[in-house]
Amino acid sequence: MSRARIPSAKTSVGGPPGRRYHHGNLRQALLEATVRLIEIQGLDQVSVRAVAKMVGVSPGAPFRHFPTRTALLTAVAEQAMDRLRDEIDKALAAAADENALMRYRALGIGFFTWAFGNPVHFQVISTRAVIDFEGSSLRARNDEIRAVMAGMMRDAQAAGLLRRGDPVRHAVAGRALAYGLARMSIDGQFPSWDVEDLNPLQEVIGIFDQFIASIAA
Amino acid sequence: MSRARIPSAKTSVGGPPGRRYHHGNLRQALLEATVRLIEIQGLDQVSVRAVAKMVGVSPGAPFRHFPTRTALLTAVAEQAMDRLRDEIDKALAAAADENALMRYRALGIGFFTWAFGNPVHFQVISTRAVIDFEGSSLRARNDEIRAVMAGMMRDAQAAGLLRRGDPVRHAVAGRALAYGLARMSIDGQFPSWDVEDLNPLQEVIGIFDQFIASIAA
DNA sequence: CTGAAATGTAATCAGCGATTACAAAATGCG
DNA sequence: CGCATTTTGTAATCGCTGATTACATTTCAG
Repeated sequence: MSRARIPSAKTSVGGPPGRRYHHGNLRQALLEATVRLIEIQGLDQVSVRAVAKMVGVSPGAPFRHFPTRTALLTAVAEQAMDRLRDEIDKALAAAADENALMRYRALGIGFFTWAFGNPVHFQVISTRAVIDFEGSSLRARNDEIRAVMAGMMRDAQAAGLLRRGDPVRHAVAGRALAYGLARMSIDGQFPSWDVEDLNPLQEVIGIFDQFIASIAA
Repeated sequence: MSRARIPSAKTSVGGPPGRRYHHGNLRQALLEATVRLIEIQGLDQVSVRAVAKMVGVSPGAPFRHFPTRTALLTAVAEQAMDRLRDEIDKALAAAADENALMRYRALGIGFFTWAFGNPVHFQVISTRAVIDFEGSSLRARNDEIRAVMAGMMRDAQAAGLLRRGDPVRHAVAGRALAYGLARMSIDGQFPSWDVEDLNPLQEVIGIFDQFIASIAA
């Protein structure tokens, strides 16, 4: 007698899961569910069990892919870093023909675009308490971006584009400004502002541009 | 026969607690133990039970003073805000005779002094996930400081001290810069820097001064 | 086809925040 | 002082969580 055969979906990601024993792509599904859950309930309310339930697997299943809850959230942060990197690459490619200071500006705007376009990812990556920043690739990749920014600022000085002051300090200041603006905005530190009905992203870019102008020759 | 009398310490805070049934000042002791525990084990490892154990009371005792764990940490944040306010008042008092821009600078330096002198408090107050920022006095007191900074910048412009640009934007930029620098430094974003053996506080003040100079007339 | 590896389930553990009933001490009032 | 009331801490307990283990199912290499 022939046994009923399940259609052996292998790595089919598209259609309805069909409730097989093996999920097929659980790791990625868990990451997406985590992000969605943070959106809905907030970062502190996210439990591994809730994520598992949303995906439709048993409470212990996620631990086959992530040894700890921290590892799960760190993986989300890694994805966040991927997207940031993509956004930065895109911004730099579009500004490839401009001078060093304008490329620094483009990189900053790429950062804002990413942070405001992926608020959950930005929140996770900037909340050290829930991820393993040092024990992952995050620190190295973060330092790499920082080095790129510092290099640009040095180039800008060498090209006579800066007014005065230490270029390394300018680079650090720009980075801190961008990080502070994004974080404060997401934390609701810009309630009404003074000008109303303004896109937060545009407003933040305006402030960043003012900074760029203040250091330009 | 005369009963042994416990010396009825009332509100003695000084000496060794002596293991009475009533602690005498449990609320404050819990707050201090929480800060100490965050120093030792990190913010995410702090549990109400651990705090209770460090103080030497039962696991349920803290809930007589703080309804939730969040309330406990929010109380720590309130203390942090008290200290920040003290530091700002001190800085402004010392700069009472200077112009608006220099008073803005003094306020910024007061913030840095506080953040670097009380890293745990700064960490708690800047980690929204663990405190109730909106449902406490923190939001109002935070907004008050922001309003003071914005007012100073407007005064600076009125006095012709600023080079150009929107003074509100300058105020926001300075605030974001200060917040970003403090946060990045505490998160270990300034590993070696380029100049070594430099006090982080002095370095950060240097960057802030560069910002002040860049907007000054 | 078959054994090994990968992946999910079920059951279970200790620790946590939080609640409740109870005990002890401090406090206010005659 | 004496005594009731309020405050403050204890003990026991609940549901939930992160994590581990033993076991079941599926996949896959040879």
